[in-house]
Amino acid sequence: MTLAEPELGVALWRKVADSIERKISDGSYLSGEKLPSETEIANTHRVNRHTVRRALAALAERGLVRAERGSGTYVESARLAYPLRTRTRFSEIVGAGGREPRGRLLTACTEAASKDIARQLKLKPGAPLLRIDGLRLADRIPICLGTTWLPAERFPDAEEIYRRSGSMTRVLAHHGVRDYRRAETRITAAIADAGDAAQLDLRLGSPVLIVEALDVEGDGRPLLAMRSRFAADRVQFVVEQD
Amino acid sequence: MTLAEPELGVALWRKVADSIERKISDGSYLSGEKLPSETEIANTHRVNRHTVRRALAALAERGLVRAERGSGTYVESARLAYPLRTRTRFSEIVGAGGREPRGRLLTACTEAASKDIARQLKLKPGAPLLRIDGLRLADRIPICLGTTWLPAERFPDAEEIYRRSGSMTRVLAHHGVRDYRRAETRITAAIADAGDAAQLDLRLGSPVLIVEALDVEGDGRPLLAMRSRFAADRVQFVVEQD
DNA sequence: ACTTATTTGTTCGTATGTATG
DNA sequence: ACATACATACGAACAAATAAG
Repeated sequence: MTLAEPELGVALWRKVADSIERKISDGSYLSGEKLPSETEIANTHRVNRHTVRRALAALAERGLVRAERGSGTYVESARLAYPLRTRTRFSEIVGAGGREPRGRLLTACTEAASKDIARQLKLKPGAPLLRIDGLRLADRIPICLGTTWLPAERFPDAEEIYRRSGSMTRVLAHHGVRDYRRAETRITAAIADAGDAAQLDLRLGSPVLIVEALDVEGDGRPLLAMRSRFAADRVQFVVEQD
Repeated sequence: MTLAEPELGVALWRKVADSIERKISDGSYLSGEKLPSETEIANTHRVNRHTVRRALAALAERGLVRAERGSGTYVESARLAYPLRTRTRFSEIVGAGGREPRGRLLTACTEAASKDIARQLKLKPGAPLLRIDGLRLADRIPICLGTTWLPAERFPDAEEIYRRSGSMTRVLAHHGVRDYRRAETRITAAIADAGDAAQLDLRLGSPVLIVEALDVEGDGRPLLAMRSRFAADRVQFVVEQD
């Protein structure tokens, strides 16, 4: 028997790394938790300790785990802490974590308001809306896929300005909105469909966090509605209550 | 060719129902959204409209959709709206939705504080903790699986009282805690593991919302830490910002 | 304060399969 | 065909930090 079997082209340490990563991303190993020792992992996977170390090194490189000599290897919260406050900007949150925020406009078009969105924005169903689909990234890693709906009549230049600046804040400012805030955020989760998986660079079957949010003006009038899908293993929403 | 093929024992309408249910639970059809018309569904699934009606009836029976004559069939928000406030009690939230809250104690034992929990509760690692695992249900439908950790020295009678009353509020009150509130809630999502799936009555691969929460006393001293896993297709967290 | 066991970090050595020229 | 370089994998030993008693 050869000690190093070809194994269909996939390196052994990569399999071990994938196995550990899966357990982290599906919550079997929670953030901060201590992993089994290198020898234990080696035994359960029936590989040499070196192979485990190679796998752990790869995960540590990506910031998923952190080794402490004499103590153990711990799961790092690779998840971006995403505070939900009344005034949260994606770019600020990502920037605060020392990462580089990016956004990519996918599509922008006008469409008629669905019953649901119309109710949220206090418009009549069928009212013209500007719909903007975008992808947001941190350090080139896709974080969320979002759709924003704006009343087309109130924000006639929205598409143009958003296309140029990539900033929703600037779109609103241009139309005279100085002060706006998050009124409500609703969160649930689902499984990534093929489209999500492709754009968020996820495996099929990965969990996504689904966020429905409504931003309003200072006086409470609805401004825009959002529906976003976050790669669940890359973010953790933080609700600070006070 | 026979129009009604046997299809390996699974009724055709059940397949259609499953397909629709999957789209609801994975977020392809969002809550409140209008489904395609019965004839459309019939065409895409290549079945008779009667078969679609049978499928929709089964889903309506379970409260997942609601048909409106002359308008369409809409996705019912089967998801329990779960507000995240400083003072939220599971029983109140469920009761407010006109459903009957229940709780089942799974295990209660003492264990040493992990590094992570110790840091949260501002204790030394290894400090004795009372650990309570419980299942919470609404109308006999499992909603979440939670673990609570309490400092054992501060709450010596906790196990006894929780076992009798099933109420965490009562445990705290007995030890002289009048005022406590939620300090922080962290939310992410993952895939249900075998244990989750069994206890929450989920299919394997279903998404779960993972909540880490910390409750503190009026003066900010940590009281208890919680880790819960919610069936994602049964709840939607609501963060009201003001 | 001390000992002991555990765990990660490091450095040897050996061997095999793959890609390159 | 052959030599070389490289990535992969296993084995053994020891150093250094930590945890537990």
